[in-house]
Amino acid sequence: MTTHTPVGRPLRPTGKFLQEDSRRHHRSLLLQQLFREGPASRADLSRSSGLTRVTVSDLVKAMLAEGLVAELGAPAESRVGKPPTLLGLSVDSTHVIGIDLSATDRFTGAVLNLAGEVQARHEVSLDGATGTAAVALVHALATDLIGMTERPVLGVGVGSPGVVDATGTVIDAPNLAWSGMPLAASLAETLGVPVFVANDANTAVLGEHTFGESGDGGLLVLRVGTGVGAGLVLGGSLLHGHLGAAGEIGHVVVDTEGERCACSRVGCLETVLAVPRLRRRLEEAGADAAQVLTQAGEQLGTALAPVVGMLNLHEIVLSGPTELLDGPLRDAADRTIRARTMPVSSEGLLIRTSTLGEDVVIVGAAVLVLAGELGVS
Amino acid sequence: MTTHTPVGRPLRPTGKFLQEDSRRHHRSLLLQQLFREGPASRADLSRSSGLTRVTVSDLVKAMLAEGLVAELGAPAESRVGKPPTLLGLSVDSTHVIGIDLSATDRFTGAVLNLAGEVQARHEVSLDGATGTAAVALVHALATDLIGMTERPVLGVGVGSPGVVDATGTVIDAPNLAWSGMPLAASLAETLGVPVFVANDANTAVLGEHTFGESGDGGLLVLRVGTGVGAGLVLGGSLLHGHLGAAGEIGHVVVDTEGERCACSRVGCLETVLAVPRLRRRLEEAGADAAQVLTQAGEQLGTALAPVVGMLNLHEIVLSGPTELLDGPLRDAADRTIRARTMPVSSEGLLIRTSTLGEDVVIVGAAVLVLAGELGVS
DNA sequence: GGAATATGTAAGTACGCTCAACTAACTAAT
DNA sequence: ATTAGTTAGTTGAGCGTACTTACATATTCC
Repeated sequence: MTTHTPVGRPLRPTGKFLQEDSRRHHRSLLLQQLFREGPASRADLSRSSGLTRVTVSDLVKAMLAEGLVAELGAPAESRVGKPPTLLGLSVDSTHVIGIDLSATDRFTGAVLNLAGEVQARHEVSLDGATGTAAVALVHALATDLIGMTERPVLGVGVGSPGVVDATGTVIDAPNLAWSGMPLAASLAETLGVPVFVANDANTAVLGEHTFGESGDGGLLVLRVGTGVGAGLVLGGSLLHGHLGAAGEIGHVVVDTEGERCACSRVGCLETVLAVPRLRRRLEEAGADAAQVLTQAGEQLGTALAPVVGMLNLHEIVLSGPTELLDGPLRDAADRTIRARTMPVSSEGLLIRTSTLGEDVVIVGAAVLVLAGELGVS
Repeated sequence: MTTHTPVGRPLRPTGKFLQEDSRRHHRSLLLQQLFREGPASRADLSRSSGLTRVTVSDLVKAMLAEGLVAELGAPAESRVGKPPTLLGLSVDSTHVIGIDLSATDRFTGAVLNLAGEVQARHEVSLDGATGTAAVALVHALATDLIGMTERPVLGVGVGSPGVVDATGTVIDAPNLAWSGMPLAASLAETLGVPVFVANDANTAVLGEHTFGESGDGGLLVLRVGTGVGAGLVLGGSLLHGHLGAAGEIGHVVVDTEGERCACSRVGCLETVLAVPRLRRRLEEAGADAAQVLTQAGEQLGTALAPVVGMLNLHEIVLSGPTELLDGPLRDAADRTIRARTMPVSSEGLLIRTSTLGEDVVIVGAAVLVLAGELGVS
């Protein structure tokens, strides 16, 4: 569940509940059940949602008419009483577009079904484009992707670098020379479908939360690439922060005697952890590679320990080149965090690498759409 | 808005919305408006809530009957059209009990009205009581306080040390020798009114959020006393954390070469910042007092910088002895945080000391009740 | 004094859900 | 084979909530 504002549909400014909202909420409840737990009968849905069988039947009737769910017949094994009719999410009834703008050299995207499975991929080369030229590339990529599916498109999700506000305006993305760029609004107008834009680390955490193997507690995804950023899901919803700048951990100083950073400070986490720096340092170290990774992990752990103590996180996922992250670095980070926090903070904590790999951002962008349009995540 | 479970009334396990919920929600919307912005007419409420005047009239009628709001007549200045009838919250229609268990030597409490104003105080001396003896003291204190007001009591809120779960059970509070103590349930049974229990730092942040001069972004309250703990309000609601242990920053290591802590680790934030340690170190330092405070502030800043970067907080409030916190210490923390985070993280950030003083926990405990019972905060 | 403007109420309507009662389809016991 | 018991899903009446429409009321502006 995100609090992102869908662009391309009217939004209610107040907190009032109409009956209509109630119905949409209950519909989401049923969809969520089918989405997470797989096929179920109307009676099952009634039990899990707390709604009466009558109401469930009515909601299901509407969703059957839409084609969003389908009847799958009776289950194999049979028990006492009339056998139920199983209902399942029609994962190909509509498709979703997910787009990742976080790579430095190209924009990638995919068509996904409602189960988050990639149906088709496409990408455009950036060739140094910035500003409106880069926006044009996003438009082209999105249009191409929509053309690649026969199915109706539920919406388009975009994971962009930089700070993105809740309306899908990119406040500031230095690499693309975007500043106050209303990306969601402009895409929605061109494409005629709902568009959601969020920071790439934020979409990554959504992807991991929904399609990774994660639990229900607080989840932090740390994206390690050219830069370092993080996304947080707390209490089931994405954290935005006061100015939409939550997760900006890359330029937190971790070593006052470290290297100078592009941001003009000394010893930012990025100077320790960003892939180019880490690779260079590994080369320099030669045989002492493990040592370098361990040290980086310790510094990461030092930066994360206060966050872990403060938020009582359940899971930290490292997303980036596995050969760098999934060894001494992760172990050192894990060890450091546990050494620096109370047992009550760290004992429920799991630190692992991403299960979604390269696609985290794309999949997460799709989740943005699923959550916004169907209330599913 | 907290997600605390009121004890003393049935709770709905599912996420379904009844019409009843809708009505309660809209009622809260109106109360919230009156609570935060002061008197308003039915027409004003209609505009701010988005509900029709008809619906507002109906809801107001019910609240008038309950005595929760009152008609205040027409406003002084008049404009075109029929003059409105102002409505105001009847801040003394019911009273609320707030209790603070965080002091080491006594339990304090107060009767407050709906505006959070203290009407009467009472306290009991702890005299080393722990376990069930301490629970008995809480019961006695609560009973006494309820007896001190003529008004009906909306509920009882308690700020307890230790880790408290969402049902008001104290999971672990070493100083009181409580472990898995169902405080809210036991109080609710004895007192016959709704009871809410939360960690003292959590109630403090609620108090500061609702009755302090704070904005709407993320708020962190750091309680500095015998120990050090924090509470967080993000997106308008209290953060609990995976196991209800959010805010446990006191035993995060900030100085690996520091003093040994009671928790067996070395250099926890508490060893630097807890009042007894700080006082002792100030005595030892003599004339170099400012130096000691500056250093403590720097270490605090070092611990908080990653949190600020990660959460993009709007406000950090230091709560504790002002003579220690509100000078070189705060300045150093402020400076250190800004030096160690990006401008985008820190420029919207305000670091200040508490405006509520000693009463933060008591007032926050009352907010727990207001939020839970009236949906107001 | 009449037009314009704004507040608040009354009556009727739409919608979403519930309850109670039903039909349908199966298993288990006699 | 018959009957009882169980579970699934549907039907129709009713209730609660908020909406729309229409109106009474009270004031300012001209």
